[in-house]
Amino acid sequence: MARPARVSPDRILAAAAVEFAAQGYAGARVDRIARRARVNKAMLYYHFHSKQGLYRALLRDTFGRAAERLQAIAATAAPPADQLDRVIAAIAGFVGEQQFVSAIMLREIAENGAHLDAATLDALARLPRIVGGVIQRGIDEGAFGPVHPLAAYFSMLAPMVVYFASAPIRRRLAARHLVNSRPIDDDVFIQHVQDTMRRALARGDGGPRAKR
Amino acid sequence: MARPARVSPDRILAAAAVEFAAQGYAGARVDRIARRARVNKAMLYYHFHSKQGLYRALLRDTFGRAAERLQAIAATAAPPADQLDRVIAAIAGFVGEQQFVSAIMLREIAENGAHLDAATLDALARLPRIVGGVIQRGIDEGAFGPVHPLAAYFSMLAPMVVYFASAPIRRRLAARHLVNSRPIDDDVFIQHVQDTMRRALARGDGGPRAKR
DNA sequence: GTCTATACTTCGATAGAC
DNA sequence: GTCTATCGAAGTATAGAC
Repeated sequence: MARPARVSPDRILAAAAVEFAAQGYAGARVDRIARRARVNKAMLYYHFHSKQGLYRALLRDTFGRAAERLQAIAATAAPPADQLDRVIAAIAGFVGEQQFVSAIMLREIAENGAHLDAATLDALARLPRIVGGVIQRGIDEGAFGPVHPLAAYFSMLAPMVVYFASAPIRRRLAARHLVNSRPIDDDVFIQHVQDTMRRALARGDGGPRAKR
Repeated sequence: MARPARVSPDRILAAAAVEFAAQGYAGARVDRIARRARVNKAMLYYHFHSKQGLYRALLRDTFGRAAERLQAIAATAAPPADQLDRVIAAIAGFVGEQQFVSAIMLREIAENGAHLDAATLDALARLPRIVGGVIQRGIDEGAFGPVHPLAAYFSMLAPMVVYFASAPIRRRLAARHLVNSRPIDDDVFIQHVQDTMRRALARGDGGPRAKR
């Protein structure tokens, strides 16, 4: 797992993750990334050619790894409902342990993938494809009701991403006593998403119809 | 409702909404905002003092109006479940008709409200407080099961915000045939969120327990 | 309230020695 | 592969006339 020949590129990528997540693409400063990675700025350009090149390398790497994890789950023979639980836990794990992922995802959605090339865009598109596939199979096998796979994807991914990305601002609001409700525990929240999705995907009418 | 004395400030705010949503705070260019508003750049500084001042004015205005709409719903005597449906429809309406709102929300979450002052932060915090109140009342009255109000808030807000903010990138992915599933209709999606929340908040165990 | 011209700063990127 | 020094572009903000 150790890649001793790539210490400085790896350190640069790690520093870039922190900077891009906190400041966004436009707000990120190449000098700060270099300083945080403890490499010279010229070294950064030597390895990644440009700020944009560094950004794309980071995103390809990040989303590619996420897609691999989900693919491994989707490839198992487990029942769709259990696969979904594991998909949710995997996304939570991925997003929760590397805080920068959620922030970068939200920013990239907000700016319409403006800084992404085709390869990076493709890595990003694998996520809804894999999860949508799991859901569609559950529908085909009769385990799930007739939901739109992409709608279900948003219903599970978005809360987790927003929840983890908002941790700092939630702490800030709590410190200023601007929220009244008690704080949430990460595990409780993940469980909540799993339960919500189980209910959302269950067959049957699920109670009274919603009104407009 | 017309404010004829403020044409140019209002035009500047409208132009700022477009620019900040598309480019983010750091990426937004004061020159572009002025040009889009068809006012001189000096005029912009005359009215808003600085880029940051303009940004804060925009966000106070936007989130303040959103909070008012939700407050009006929460103040009615309707059953909590119906209130929730209306809250979801109101958020969808607000976020769907003014596309910039969702993008700015996502960006602000990602950067931890770094550019917000206390007044703006307070306007933003009113949203979870109001929605959480509706949910808590539903729990107290026995209409909803024992969910965490803030968790439920994220489960309904995040999918809608991400869904509407991602419309451009979804179109881009669809054009490149990177997604296999059929496109979603906005109304279908809103209905999906309403149904999902009805089920999530219903009392009872809602089927088999989720596994890790 | 409105405009032109410009001061001042920051930042991405590179040249060129070692 | 690594460093110092620096160029040139872009961007926020203001001075000052009308």
